[in-house]
Amino acid sequence: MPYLLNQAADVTSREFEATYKAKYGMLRTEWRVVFHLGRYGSLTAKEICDRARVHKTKVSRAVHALESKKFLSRKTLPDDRRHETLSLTKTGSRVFADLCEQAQLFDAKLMAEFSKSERAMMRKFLIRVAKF
Amino acid sequence: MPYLLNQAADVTSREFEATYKAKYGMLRTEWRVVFHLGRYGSLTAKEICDRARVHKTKVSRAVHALESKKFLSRKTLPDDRRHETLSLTKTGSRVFADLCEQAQLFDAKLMAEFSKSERAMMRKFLIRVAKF
DNA sequence: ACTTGTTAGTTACAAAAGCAACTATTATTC
DNA sequence: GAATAATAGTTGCTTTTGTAACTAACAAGT
Repeated sequence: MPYLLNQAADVTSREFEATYKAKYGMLRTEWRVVFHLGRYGSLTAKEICDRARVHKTKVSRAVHALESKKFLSRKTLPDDRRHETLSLTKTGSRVFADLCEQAQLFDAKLMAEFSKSERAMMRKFLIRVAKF
Repeated sequence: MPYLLNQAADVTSREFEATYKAKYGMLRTEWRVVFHLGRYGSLTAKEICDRARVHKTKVSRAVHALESKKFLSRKTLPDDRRHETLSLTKTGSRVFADLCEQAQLFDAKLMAEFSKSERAMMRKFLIRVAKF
């Protein structure tokens, strides 16, 4: 089962990876960070680590890359100067919107051959396995 | 969906990875090669690449590593000296058997909370998505 | 207030993956 | 049958990831 999951994950993400790589020169982790910020609003790096289950060094590097691309900005919190909130810039939001749309299209295409109930079951299953 | 698949794949394979890493110092690709050889008998490196969807350099390196661990042996085919058939040694077979058992246990544990029909559906779904 | 511990994030170094060029062997085509 | 193309596998170099040690800021206990 892990093997099947890996294969499926690989096949599906490779394809979409090509999109954001070609369009914005983004890496997988960078897209994940953008996605989380776009979806959940401003977050700290730590929160992204926890939600996305990505190691903090990966997030740290992705944040630097995205910052230099002007896709996000950070602001140190005055009440605890260890934290910094990350938020998408206008450019970043546009990128997010664009890629989100692409992702949706991709997802729809992928799921087209399955019934509504199958899709629901799948989702439930994966969420359970992924321990969300 | 790709996101969910990735998370699920990650969670499940990390755990099992620890097993073969600790027991035999094997890397993910190495386990995959052993698995394919154990499951389908002797194969060439190319066949493993295609079946397991792994790049040939990764397979090449995994084969070297496994060879130096005496888990597999290779034999150049006389009729086409470009190919070499890979097969598990006795040690390799034992390793495969052991890890297979572990994998089965792990799988059973993972799937325990799902009904038979759910499992069957999942399997079907993943196979379809992974384009097998 | 000062040691001790924790938490957020970074950096440096090591391991692994990806990519492109290479060798050696066989197939093809003119 | 020589030239060209194709295939299996390897090697070297670059990029990405993983790990562990580090800095900086805060928290708690004594």
